[in-house]
Amino acid sequence: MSGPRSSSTGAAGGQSYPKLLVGLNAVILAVTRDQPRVLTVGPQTASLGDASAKPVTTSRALPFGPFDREHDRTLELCMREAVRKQSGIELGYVEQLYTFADKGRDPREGSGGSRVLSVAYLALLQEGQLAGVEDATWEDCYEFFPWEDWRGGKPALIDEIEAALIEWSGREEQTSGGPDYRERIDICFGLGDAGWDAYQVLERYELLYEARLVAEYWLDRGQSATNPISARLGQPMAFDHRRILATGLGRVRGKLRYRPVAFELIPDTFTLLRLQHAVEAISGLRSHKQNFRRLVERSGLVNGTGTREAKTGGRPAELFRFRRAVLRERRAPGVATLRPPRAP
Amino acid sequence: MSGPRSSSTGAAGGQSYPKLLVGLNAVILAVTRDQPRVLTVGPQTASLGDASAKPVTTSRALPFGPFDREHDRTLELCMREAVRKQSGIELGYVEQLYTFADKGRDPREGSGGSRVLSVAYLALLQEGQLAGVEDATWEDCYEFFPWEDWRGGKPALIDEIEAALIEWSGREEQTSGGPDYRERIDICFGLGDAGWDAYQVLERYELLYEARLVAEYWLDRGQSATNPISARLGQPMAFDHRRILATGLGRVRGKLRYRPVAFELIPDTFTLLRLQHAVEAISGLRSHKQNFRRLVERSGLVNGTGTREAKTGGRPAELFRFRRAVLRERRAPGVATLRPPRAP
DNA sequence: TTACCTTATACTCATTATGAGTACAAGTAG
DNA sequence: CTACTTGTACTCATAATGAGTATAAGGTAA
Repeated sequence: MSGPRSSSTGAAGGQSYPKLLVGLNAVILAVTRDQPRVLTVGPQTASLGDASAKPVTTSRALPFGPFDREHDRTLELCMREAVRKQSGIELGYVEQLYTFADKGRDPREGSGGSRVLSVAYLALLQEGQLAGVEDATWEDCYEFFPWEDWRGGKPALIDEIEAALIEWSGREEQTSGGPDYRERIDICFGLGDAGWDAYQVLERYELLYEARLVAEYWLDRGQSATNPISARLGQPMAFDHRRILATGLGRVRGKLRYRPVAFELIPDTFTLLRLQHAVEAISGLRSHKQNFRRLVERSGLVNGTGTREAKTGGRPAELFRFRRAVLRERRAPGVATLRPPRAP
Repeated sequence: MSGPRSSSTGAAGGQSYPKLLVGLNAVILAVTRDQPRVLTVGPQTASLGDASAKPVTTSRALPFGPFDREHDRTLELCMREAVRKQSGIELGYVEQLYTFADKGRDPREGSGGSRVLSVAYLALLQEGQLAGVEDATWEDCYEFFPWEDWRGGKPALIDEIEAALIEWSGREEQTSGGPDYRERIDICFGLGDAGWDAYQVLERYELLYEARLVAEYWLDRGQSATNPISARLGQPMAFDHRRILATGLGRVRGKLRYRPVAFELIPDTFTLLRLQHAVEAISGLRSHKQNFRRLVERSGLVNGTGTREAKTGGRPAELFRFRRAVLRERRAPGVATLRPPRAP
């Protein structure tokens, strides 16, 4: 390779290259009624006017838009604008998530030989800011990842997944003398002594994909899933959007540990229980109420407002406010020391 | 940075859009002789704007290459290939870092109206794997960020930076009634009670850029720095590469805390002191030797090999090996509980 | 050889953080 | 009133952390 400025001009010799489309995706998360939600659009390829058309895929997609390199100064601004147009939502907290460009990740590539590169963003929305949604709907995140919700204890589904994965890895090792899938399975799904690591959402999804268990594996190949468990592994999404969502969910979960992102999900004043529920919804784990309170109060993350909220059903709870000054005082405070429930 | 051939026409009709160049950057880090190193190429010899005008910049650049959407299946493979060609290095540990596409980030955009989008990757290299470098050289990371090395205690430079930033924020607030820069300064440079957070490398660089203190601010505008402190704020790099490097350094520092990435930087067998030095080099912080040992041993991250290394200058140290099985047993183990030295 | 340097490794000790409870306070519904 | 709800304050055992002291095992120089 030569120096960045020492090369000649663009399209060498006027050759025709496959097109490169640059797009943006947004994983927009919120918590409503103590459930984690993701904003989706779709269903994709719906034939609105043409009632006679054959049934189309009903899978939902993440909001997306083309990157308009003419007008947009930054990717993030372009994404904000696209979301505003598509759903009427004005985003607050936003961070870049990942850039996806694997060949074959987008079925639309196939025909024209074009290539799709998508820059995905993660956005968090406070409950109460969810008005104005137009073409979009809020879906429960765990509709797409039923195995990720451990708030009610270890999901029974995990055992089935474990069995299916082990069966698959056995077959793989026989045919191809493959690598040690077993270790990866254990790590991903917390089967060893490691325990469940809420953070590894993407790793788990990818393993399920590789093992041909999630529907997308078959959809990407124009076939339909054969394994009976596939039907219970959550709703598929359009394209590789479930992978992107997994990336986003994993990212927030990780960030909860060391940054005060939980406050991006709740209103400005809140009870501690509401904060706790938001954390639990995203992380998919329960926490000890008294200890959670101790952690949050001791960390200086919140300030009591004298007022209290009456409609709790029991004793009224004090309303708190996020104390921004904490950023100046402590390094990297998070609101989560979360473990899955111990096996009894 | 981006490749010369990566032009692309608009997505929809045959309209002509400004060109979009997609390129790849690699932040390749290693530790040699207890110093953190980054692989650079260059110097970049190019004329800003018009060919006949200004002489050259001598700043170094990160390895880069165009994204060849014809042949490369994934961005990561393309980047590995580019690095192999440019420097002869075969990369091991790699992760995607960030995608940069702000308008004006690349001076080459100016003339033709083209746009440069760069996907940056982070790679870690084990000492001993550094052979074969051809057109590239290893530079000390702290040449670019002198304020980031706290291993010898708080750098004197920090006080100067603080003064310069506060002066700047004062001027800003007068002219534009600006926001509370003071809080941001405190948080970034650990001036309040917060203390130094090694992780925030990018935030600090960006603040220095905004405050017009680092050379790139002026270079990007075809001027030269006026503030006398600018000369002491480290070597500038080509384009926005120092920003990318800051992103990479911050990322590794963060990851040290919760993933065993330190082992990607040292040979397969190592003494605990070597491991400690690698961690310290990257984090820019010192740690307590006995406690470091306790942490590493107790965490089960390593296995002793019976052998020992003699050339320590004192008592021979045992050689250890990374124990991969730990991933199955403990969640998210890191090798760093690092704090800056306390003020006395 | 010894004295003394170096680095490695083991152990102590006070403090703080964490997980898991118990106890009690302050509302609502009947 | 009682029963039931949710909020808040403490307790207590255990683990993790920061900061040392002590000792081990090699070298080198007098």
